Amino acid sequence: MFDRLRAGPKSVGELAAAMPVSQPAVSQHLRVLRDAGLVDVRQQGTRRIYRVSFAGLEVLRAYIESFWTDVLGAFADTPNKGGNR
Amino acid sequence: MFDRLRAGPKSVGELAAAMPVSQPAVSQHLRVLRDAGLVDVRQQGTRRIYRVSFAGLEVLRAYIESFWTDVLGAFADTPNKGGNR
DNA sequence: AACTTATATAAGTGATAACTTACAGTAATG
DNA sequence: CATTACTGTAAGTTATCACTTATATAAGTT
Repeated sequence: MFDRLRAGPKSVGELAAAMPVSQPAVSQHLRVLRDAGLVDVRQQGTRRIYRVSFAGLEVLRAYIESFWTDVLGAFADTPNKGGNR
Repeated sequence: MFDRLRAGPKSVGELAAAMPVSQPAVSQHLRVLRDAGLVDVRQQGTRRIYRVSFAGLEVLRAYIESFWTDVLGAFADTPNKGGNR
């Protein structure tokens, strides 16, 4: 769902049409994403246009990035002896 | 759970001790992470040491990064007129 | 103002997740 | 080889998710 918005803003109807679920299901999903700060809404006539939240995605990106940095550090301490898992 | 491993490898017991759930719950959770390719295991005596999978995290990182790039492009097309949400 | 279009919310339901206790397996240790 | 330490698996239960249909809300249209 979130992934459908990466190409650009879309209305609820557009999203629902491209998915195998009902419109309310899409609205509910979007509400979760909105509460999580991952999408923004803009009203255009009777439609509501959703798009990825710049700020929200940045938070996610920063988290992964810092995680990555920490793990790199941890790997430096405990060298990989190969063939795990 | 995943976040507990960012500082470095930990045994199941260590993880369970630091969490408000039982040891089996931790094992089950780790199994999901392992199936997702996000953690690696190494056996050390009777203990099993888990750590973040370098490759798995890289996949996640790359996904977020490409997402970020696409969204930047989408924003370039549809300029922010301020005060949304 | 009635009607249409687009979306959100309410209420209910089946599937699934996430946990629990009990137990099995495996490596170290005396 | 019996015992201990540590972890994974099995089975069952409860809470939560993701969806459905029905309905409310709000904006545009005639």
